[in-house]
Amino acid sequence: MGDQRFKSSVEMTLKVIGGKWKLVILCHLMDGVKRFGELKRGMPDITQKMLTQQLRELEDDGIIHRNVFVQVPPKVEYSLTEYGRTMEEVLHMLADWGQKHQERVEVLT
Amino acid sequence: MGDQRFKSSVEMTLKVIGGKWKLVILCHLMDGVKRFGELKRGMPDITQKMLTQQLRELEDDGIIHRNVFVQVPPKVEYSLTEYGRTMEEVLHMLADWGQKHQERVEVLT
DNA sequence: CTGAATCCAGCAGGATACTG
DNA sequence: CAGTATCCTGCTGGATTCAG
Repeated sequence: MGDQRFKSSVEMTLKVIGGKWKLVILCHLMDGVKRFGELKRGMPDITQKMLTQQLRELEDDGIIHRNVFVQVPPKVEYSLTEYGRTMEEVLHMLADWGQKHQERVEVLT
Repeated sequence: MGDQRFKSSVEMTLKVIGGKWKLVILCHLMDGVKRFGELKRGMPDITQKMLTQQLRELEDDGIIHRNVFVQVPPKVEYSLTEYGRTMEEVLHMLADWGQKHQERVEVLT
């Protein structure tokens, strides 16, 4: 398990989803197509800049799709690509572990 | 899935394993008990400071156990706690996804 | 051998203002 | 509405030195 192949695979994943907001964004998009403003409202603490930036990176990695409607006012929809949906089980596992960890922390204090 | 509980669970997990070296360290410890020097040799790019720091954080989160042998020269062994071993399946899933992603990237270029 | 203590650089990320 | 464009801050992480 400590072999190079395994380690770099794990690091690879973290590079894709390791951004401060990436996972949270993915959580939202798992629920379906979302407009920029919807995402922003769902994450009050993220700045516009960061949201845009992280969305771009996810797009570059092929995780999400960006659909621009050429109209006024502008409208941009974000959705998971088929590939992006392969993150779903990963996300669930991370959430499961995190929840158990949360409970554990609460018990210990 | 975009609900608050789910999101914060995911974030919780990332806080525990999101450090730059945490996952790599865990990979090594999955193989069994390791001394500080062994870990260092297995990760030539990490600095002493970072290794110590990240090990402390993992220890504080109850993921790993630190066993100090009071002797000269010093000897310190690190191992996963039982709790830490619950990260194993998470790690495997991250590695699986990362490997597939790696292959995908190679195909696309 | 393991690790504490400094000092420091780089960059991720935040605040704000402006635009098609 | 959905972005750019700046500017700036803070913290993560790196280099180096000292210590038990």
